[in-house]
Amino acid sequence: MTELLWGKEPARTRGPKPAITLAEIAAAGIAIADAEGLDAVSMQRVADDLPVTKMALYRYVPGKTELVAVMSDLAMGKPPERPDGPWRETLHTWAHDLYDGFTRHPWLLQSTIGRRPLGPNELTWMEQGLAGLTDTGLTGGEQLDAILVVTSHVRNIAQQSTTFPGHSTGLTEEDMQRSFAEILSTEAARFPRLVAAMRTSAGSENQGLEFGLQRILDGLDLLISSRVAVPDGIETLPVDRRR
Amino acid sequence: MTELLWGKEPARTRGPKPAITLAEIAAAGIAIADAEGLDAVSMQRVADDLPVTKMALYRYVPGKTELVAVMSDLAMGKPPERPDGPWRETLHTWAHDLYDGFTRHPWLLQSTIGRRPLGPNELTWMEQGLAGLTDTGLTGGEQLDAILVVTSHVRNIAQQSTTFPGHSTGLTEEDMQRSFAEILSTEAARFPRLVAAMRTSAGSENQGLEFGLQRILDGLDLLISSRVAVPDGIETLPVDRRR
DNA sequence: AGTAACTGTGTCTGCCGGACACAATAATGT
DNA sequence: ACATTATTGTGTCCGGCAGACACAGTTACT
Repeated sequence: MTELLWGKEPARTRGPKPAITLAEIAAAGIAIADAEGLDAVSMQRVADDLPVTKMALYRYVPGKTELVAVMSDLAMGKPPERPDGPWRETLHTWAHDLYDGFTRHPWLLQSTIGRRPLGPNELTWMEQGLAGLTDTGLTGGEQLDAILVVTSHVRNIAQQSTTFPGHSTGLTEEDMQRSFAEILSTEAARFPRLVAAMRTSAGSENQGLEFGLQRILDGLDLLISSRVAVPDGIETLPVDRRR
Repeated sequence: MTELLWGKEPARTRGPKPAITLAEIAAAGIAIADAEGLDAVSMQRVADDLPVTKMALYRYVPGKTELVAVMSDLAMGKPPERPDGPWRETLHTWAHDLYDGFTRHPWLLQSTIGRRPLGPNELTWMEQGLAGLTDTGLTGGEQLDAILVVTSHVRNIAQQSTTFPGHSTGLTEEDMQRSFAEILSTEAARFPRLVAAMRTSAGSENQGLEFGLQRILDGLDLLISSRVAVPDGIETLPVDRRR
């Protein structure tokens, strides 16, 4: 698994030359996932797009799980190079770059959940995210937690605006909207604040990414300011804002 | 679908009495998902735990998608009743309640992604979350975005600490940790900040929930303060902290 | 030339979701 | 009381899925 993700060469010896490469398999899988969703990616379907049979794929990949892992790390790609700048701006564009990646390959939201082996590209994203925070006075753990909370937010915003093909209910987007509106009106008494909030927010959709991002960055700013504001040699406790 | 989620009675007429109920089916499914993961929930497996055959389930549920939706809303349950209090405290405990729910039924993290029809319990959670924010001066859209960002954070923290049974790679948790440490040491040159951050954060695991939560609440606090600080009748623009 | 390692193929199994025809059941109309 | 009719549960069947395995062909090393 780890070897696959990190592209260790199998060091060819004897036997026939492989007809394809792991990269080609992954590329075929990515193309299918992009076009038809992750559920459309089956070993058979991938093999159909390559000059081999289904079972030949198992010479390159132990199982489907691993194939998807390789696909995921590859599709994620390297983060774009960005010039240095103030941490807030850096993290802000980093978040947007991440968001772009997830909208380019929405199935990544399905394939990269839970504990899993991390590939080189995913680690590079983390490294890049940490880069902006090195001079902020945050501890290592805090830096990790910081990019984690940003990642979480970006992921879920991207998720929210995505309808995954595959486990569709047969309902169109329209149908869902309508039945939701219907429920909300018939059950309005049970959800007064929800109804009110949705009424006043109608029309101003898709602000979620920036709103949450700004709140998170504001929160980080507060913590960072309290850290760097401490002159050398003077010990103070940061303001405890919990509760 | 909507009817199922909202428990509309099918209004019995003629024909044999149903041997089971939708609630029983959902309960069986939840039990399986809790014990063996969402992937272990198949129509056959659910029917095995009930006095009917697999195909009988389709008299109660149009398909597996809908079954999982019903299971999810039911497993989510109603949010615990909490006394009123300051918005920050309210939202804080709300987030922890949500976290508890996700750790009780980790498969909810898999089954409740993307756009989907929302059930009564899920809406009640939203309503409850909004309840704490009504007197904060935030607009409806901002309130929704606020609870969304909190939810996102809670979800991804819960996700992070969960290993989903089902698409396991055969690796134990230990193996994964070890191979990760190995990679990180051999490739340390490529990920200097990551290595540094992980070294200094070793031991202080599982702080992610509180850390991110406090940052988010701090950020919200800043926005809310800027709103309520505006005396009646005086128009001011909130400080633009973007970038 | 012989052997050993490696690749691709075809066949097979067990699982999945779901379509469909059919018999049993229970309320309704006469 | 009896026929009608809607509804329930069952058994069978289909296509698709991941993967195990034996086997034949291919290549490099001895």
